[in-house]
Amino acid sequence: MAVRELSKRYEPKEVEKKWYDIWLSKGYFTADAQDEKKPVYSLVIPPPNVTGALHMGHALNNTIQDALSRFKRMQGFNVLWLPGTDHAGIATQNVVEKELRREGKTRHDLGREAFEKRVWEWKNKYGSTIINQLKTMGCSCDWTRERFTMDEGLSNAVKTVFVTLYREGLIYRGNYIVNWCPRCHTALSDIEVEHKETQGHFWYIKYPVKGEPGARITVATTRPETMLGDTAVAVNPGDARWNKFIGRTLLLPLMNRELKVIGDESVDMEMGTGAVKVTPAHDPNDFALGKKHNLEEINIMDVSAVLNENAGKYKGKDRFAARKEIVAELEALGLLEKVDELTHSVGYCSRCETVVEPIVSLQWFVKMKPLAEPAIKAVKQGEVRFIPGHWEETYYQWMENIRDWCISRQLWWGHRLPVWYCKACKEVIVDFAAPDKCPACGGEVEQDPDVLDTWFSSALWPFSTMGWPEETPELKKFYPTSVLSTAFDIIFFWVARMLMLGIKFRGAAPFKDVYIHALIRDAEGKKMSKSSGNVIDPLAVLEKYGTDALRFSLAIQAAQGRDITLSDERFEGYRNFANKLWNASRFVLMNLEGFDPSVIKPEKLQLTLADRWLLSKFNRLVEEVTRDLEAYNFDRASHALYEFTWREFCDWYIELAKPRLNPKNLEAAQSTPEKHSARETAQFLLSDTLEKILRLLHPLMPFITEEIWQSLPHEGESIMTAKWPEAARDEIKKDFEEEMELIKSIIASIRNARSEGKVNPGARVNVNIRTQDEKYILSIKNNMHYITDLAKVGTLLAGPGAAKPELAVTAVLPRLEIFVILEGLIDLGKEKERLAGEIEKMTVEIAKAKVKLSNEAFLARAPVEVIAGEKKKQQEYIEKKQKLEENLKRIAK
RNA sequence: GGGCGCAUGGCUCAGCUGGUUAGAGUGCCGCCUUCACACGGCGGAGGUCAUAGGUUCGAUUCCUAUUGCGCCCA
Repeated sequence: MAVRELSKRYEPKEVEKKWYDIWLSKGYFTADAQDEKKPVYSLVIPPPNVTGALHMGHALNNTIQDALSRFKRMQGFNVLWLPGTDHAGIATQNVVEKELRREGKTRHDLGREAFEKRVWEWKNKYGSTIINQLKTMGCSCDWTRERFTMDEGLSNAVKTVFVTLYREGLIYRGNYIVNWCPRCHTALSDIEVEHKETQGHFWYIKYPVKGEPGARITVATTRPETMLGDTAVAVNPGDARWNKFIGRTLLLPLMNRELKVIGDESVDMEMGTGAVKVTPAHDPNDFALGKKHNLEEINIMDVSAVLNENAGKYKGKDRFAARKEIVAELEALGLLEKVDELTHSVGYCSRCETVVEPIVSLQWFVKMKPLAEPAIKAVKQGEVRFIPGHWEETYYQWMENIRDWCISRQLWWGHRLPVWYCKACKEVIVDFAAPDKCPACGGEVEQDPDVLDTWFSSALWPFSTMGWPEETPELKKFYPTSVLSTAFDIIFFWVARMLMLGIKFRGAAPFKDVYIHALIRDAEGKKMSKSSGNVIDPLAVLEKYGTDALRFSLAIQAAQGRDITLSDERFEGYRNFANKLWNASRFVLMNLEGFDPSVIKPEKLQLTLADRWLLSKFNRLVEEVTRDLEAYNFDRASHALYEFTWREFCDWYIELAKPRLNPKNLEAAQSTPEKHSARETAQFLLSDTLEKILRLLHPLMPFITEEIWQSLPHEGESIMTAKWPEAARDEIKKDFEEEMELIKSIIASIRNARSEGKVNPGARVNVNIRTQDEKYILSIKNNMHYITDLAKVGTLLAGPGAAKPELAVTAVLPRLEIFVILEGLIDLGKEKERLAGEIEKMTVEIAKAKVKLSNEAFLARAPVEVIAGEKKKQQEYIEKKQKLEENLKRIAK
């Protein structure tokens, strides 16, 4: 094997782009829809907004998806990870409008068609930003199948769904109260409104009773300007204070309009004065009340929430300016009874943070109940499962209380509704293609100007991206997908809707597992957001520490049901891990001089205890990592790999193997026809184990693993296409592990004694180990060189008669005593103190065990193994304490 | 108001179906530039597992309440 020198430090930048380009050019990311043999694993990316830039949430979610994709590919699955972007109606329109504003124009100056063209130009120019960032992250998406929600195929799917649902009566048009954003100039769905506790006021306003001078009903409101649209005052019929007014007429101040007092059970007597103003056109509760009592709806605002002609003299004023004036005027008229401070919930547009205004408007809706029922059932019956499972509760809670979905948006960027109206007879035509003329009267038709909620097309993503409504090979092969990985905040927006429409149009839920990943926070545990300025940019991290370090940092923290906190130190820690792996590999490569893996026959290896221990531990690792990745326990998989690589492989195994690699060690180099040499054996174990570690790490750290793997003896052209290691169960041997643990603890004890005794790290010390245990004596003799090498021991004596030297630091392990002979260097006072401390610890443990073992109930009810274990433990403690005491006494003399 | 989650060494977190001398990373202290790595090695200190009850032979782990923090829905 020709030795290739690696640099002293791992330099991610040189490596990452190189391998990504190679993987791409080899077509490793591309799924095969024609394949007949391999099992299938598929997932669709949650399409990022086309205006988006990679943030930590994306980084985490795509690390997870990439890890799953690579893992499954290595396991031999035909993997489709389908990528793409979302047209993000409001967000994208906002971006382009902003651009126009800089040019001193509005979209209206351009007109609809030119504006749409302009957005497409923007998309073509900047829309691949986030896609390129995903590539930088190493994402192994099938880019040959990349989709965009406004693509022709996906638009066709949108139309098909709309027309079908309309014809089945599941989409309807109606005049209802909706959430209106006065800045975006569009209706929003209920879940696009964010409710925030906001400091406000409760104004108490007196409404005079008509024909009864001096008589008043006081109502309380947080939005006094809406009084201009009041068409009634409601009281609870059971309210003795007010029920006598039911049926009477009030005079609405400022407008001098007559209002009826109505009685309704729904009025909360505890709230405010118990009498409420009713504004059917501007409040959802009042809207319902208005329908019930047949009240007039007076819309007092225009699309910008500026008051209109129905607001009398306030026409042309902004809603908040009008609020101030109205309050001032009421006060001047003596109609303002009082003002309370009040913290209440106010709805904001989730896109632009403007206070949302409820208004009555003609919009399109999807009837949800019939779609929700089968989607609830799919989860209840286990066809779909949420991971972690508690999210199912959240899902049910929303689904069981679901309300109709307002899907029309007054935007220009998005899927235009496939709806036309006859200009002459007002006929409504819903169809796949534009009709030439009205089918009813032959009149001219025009298309509805509205577009659909962006989430409408996202809801079809798992099948629209695969070519639906065509029956494509992709759909047949890859639908339903295996898993959806996403954040909890879009369970309602996206996951639930995909489930409903997937079941409706494909007859099967679009995925089997929904993995809900953690939320990313900063080091203080605050949610990362642009406004609080605590955002850590994944691109900066990846630049500074390398992509693999970023990915590993995220994966090792991705424990289920817990948020992730990020800080520079963490990235640094895992960057160091990458470097450790690099240097261990460097060491292995430097020692493969003359090694020919092709001649190695497993039965000819001269396996030592250390080798067998490594094999046993490694195979446990394979089992654990495989199990953890299958179960979405990315943190555990990462942790196990980190610990094994650093603690077992680097700290112990490499050190244990060194003597056999040393060229001066002629004995190690000797081989026979029957046996490989000790050096060859060590070389094989080092390179073979490392090669397999790299494969296990590859889904999490794709770049560094490929780079090293290519230098090591390996089969195949890329680690990406290498096989996932399988655990050799027969190599997992508890005996070897325990024996090695004995040797390790002896070494640790000697090191500790040296350190306590302030022995010069370079100096050799002599050690006596006293034990009666024949097995131990044999093991120590067989593995003597491990102890002498790793603990820098000169002469090591072991046996039942090993002397207890006067000047020695003592360590007591179960059934053996270790004496590190320090010849006059020993600080007796300190050693006494140390022994006394150890004795104290044992006393406490023995007492604990005694309490348990003298408890009749424990002996009667605990399982026998537990009792036996407890007895054995106590016995060991007692022995250890005894020996410690003997040694203390000896020094104390 | 309804629902969900969290509370373990200075900091960040593991600890899955109850029995461990309660672990790790980072930080801290001591020693070491030894021929893979100072982005390192070796050794060490540091926790009554939020509080109060309960279930149990046995609770960091299960249940209830309280306190504190976070989130979602109305």
